[in-house]
Formats: sequence, structure tokens, C-alpha cells
Amino acid sequence: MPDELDVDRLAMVVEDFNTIFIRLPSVRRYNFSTLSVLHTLGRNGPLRLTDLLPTEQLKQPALTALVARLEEDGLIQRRPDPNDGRATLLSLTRAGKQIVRSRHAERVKKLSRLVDQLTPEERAVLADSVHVLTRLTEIAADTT
Amino acid sequence: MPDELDVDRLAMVVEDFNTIFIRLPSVRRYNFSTLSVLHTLGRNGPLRLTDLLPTEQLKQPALTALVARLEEDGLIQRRPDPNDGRATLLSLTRAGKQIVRSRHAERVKKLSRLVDQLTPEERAVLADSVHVLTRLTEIAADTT
DNA sequence: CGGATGTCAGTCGGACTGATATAA
DNA sequence: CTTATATCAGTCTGACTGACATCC
Repeated sequence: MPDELDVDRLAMVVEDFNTIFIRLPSVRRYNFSTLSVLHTLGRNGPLRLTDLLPTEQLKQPALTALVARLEEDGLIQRRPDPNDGRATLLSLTRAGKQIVRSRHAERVKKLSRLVDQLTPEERAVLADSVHVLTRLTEIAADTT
Repeated sequence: MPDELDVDRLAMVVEDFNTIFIRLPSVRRYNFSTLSVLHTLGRNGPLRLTDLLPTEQLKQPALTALVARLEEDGLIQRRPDPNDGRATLLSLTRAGKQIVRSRHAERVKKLSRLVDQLTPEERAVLADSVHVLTRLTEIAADTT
């Protein structure tokens, strides 16, 4: 039984791993809320404000203000929802997508340097875990 | 070659996984900076303010103020460094440790519910990855 | 009209820059 | 004297609560 999963240790190592994974030099330009909104819009296509609300840890007025700033900076677009006159659809502009991409690229670069120092066996384990982590994220999305 | 590691996809799935992993109900009581300081002190024992500075994304005055608040709330202790009269050593109080522990426990609980829905094979992959992620975090700590 | 979507106004915590006190 | 550690003062970004306009 070498393969009994210890969730406690898993949570702990992910917590520690994240202190490396999350912190990037470019964090200084945009704050946490801003980056989270850009990430969510990048992943989940056009969204109305209300749909964006539950993932971002903000209240509606704060999100309105944040979105206004992002629009002003040319990072997101706001279009009226053709099917619902109350709603506004939010999506990334080219510049907004560029920011999400470049942050992702920074992470890949940083991670590559670390992965290079692993043994082939360790890399293989990591390769397998990509699939499992994907499943885990999907399960979480369905559960919520 | 089913085990070729795609770092790009790894980074992507970790980014998505984190949107679930990071967000907890209790985040509302304490903000991101506060929780990060508590986590770091919990992991890396007593630290002086300057040693805490590089991991937290704050400037010195902001960290001083944050630490003052945390001391007032009884979550951390400040003792003069016996070896250096300029420095102050920061550590968690019992109450501070309790907060770190309970947040960790929330994550474990949340993660357990997800892991329960995996197949035994998938759980085994995750169990193996614990070791690799630990290695990766150690490598990163050494590199920095 | 009742419920949902989004915004406006006022307040306040918390971060930044720049300057400063104290000890090594 | 110079360098490192920590704090003080003043300013400003960005979050919250509560009230409100608009459209289904």
C-alpha cells in the first residue's frame, strides 16, 4: 500500500507550492482582484457581471468599479446583452488576453526551470497528474 | 511516450485548480496579506520583519502596520531578538496557529470530497505526485 | 408590480512613498 | 560614519454598505 493518498499532506504541499507558483514579478502592476477577473474572463468567455460575481471574492459595487477601471485601461470590453436589456456582457480585449497569456508564460518558464531538475521518473508522475488534476477541477466545477 | 510532460498544460491546470483551492468562505474575515503572513510564520518559525518581507508582497511600512494589527488581535507575538538589538522576532500565538490550522482543515475537507469521486488509479497517481510536488517546492526554495 | 441586473454615494481599511529614529 | 532595522506621516486606491435606476 504505497499508494494510499494522504489528503492532508496533499493539501499541505499544494499550499507550499502555491507560494512559489502564485508570486510573480508582474503582480505589482495589477492587484489580485484584477488578475483574477482577467483570468476568469479569459477562461470562461463572455460573462455578465452577475456570473462573474460568485468566482471573484467581491461585492457587486466593487466589481462594477473594477470592471470600469479595466475597460478604461482597454483590457476588457462591455457590450449590451442582445437577449437581456438589463445585462452587460464582459470579455477580454486583445490587450487583456495578452496580459493573461504573458502571466501564464512567466509561470511556464519558472516551472520549466524547476521541472528540468527532476528525474525522468518524477516528470512522468507529474505528467500523469495533469490528467487527474484536470478531472479534479471538473468535478469541483460540477459540484459547485 | 505517454509520459512526456507538457509544462504548459501543467501550469494551466494548476491555475484552474487554484481557483477552487484558494477560495474559502473564511477569506472574508482576514484579507490575503494577513493570511499569507500567518501562513509563512506558521511554516518558517520565528522570523524578523526583514526576513518576512521578500515572501509577502508588501513594502516595509505596510508590513509593520499589518504586524501591529495582528499583534493587537493576539495572533502573533513580537519579541526582541536577543542577538540583534535592532531586530524583532515574530511568531504565531496559539490563536494564530489555530487560524492557520483551521484554514488548512477547510481545504482538506473540500479536497476530500473531490478526491472521493476519483477512481483508485487516479488517487494513486495523486499519492505519487505528493512526493514530486514536495521535491519541486524544495528545489524552488533552494534556487531562490 | 415584483424580481433581477447593474450603478451611484459615502465611508473606511490598508497599501504606497518619503522621511526618520535607533542599533550594529 | 555608514548600513541595517523598524516606524511615523501623509496620500490615495480600492473595498464595503446602503440606496437607487432600469429592464424583464
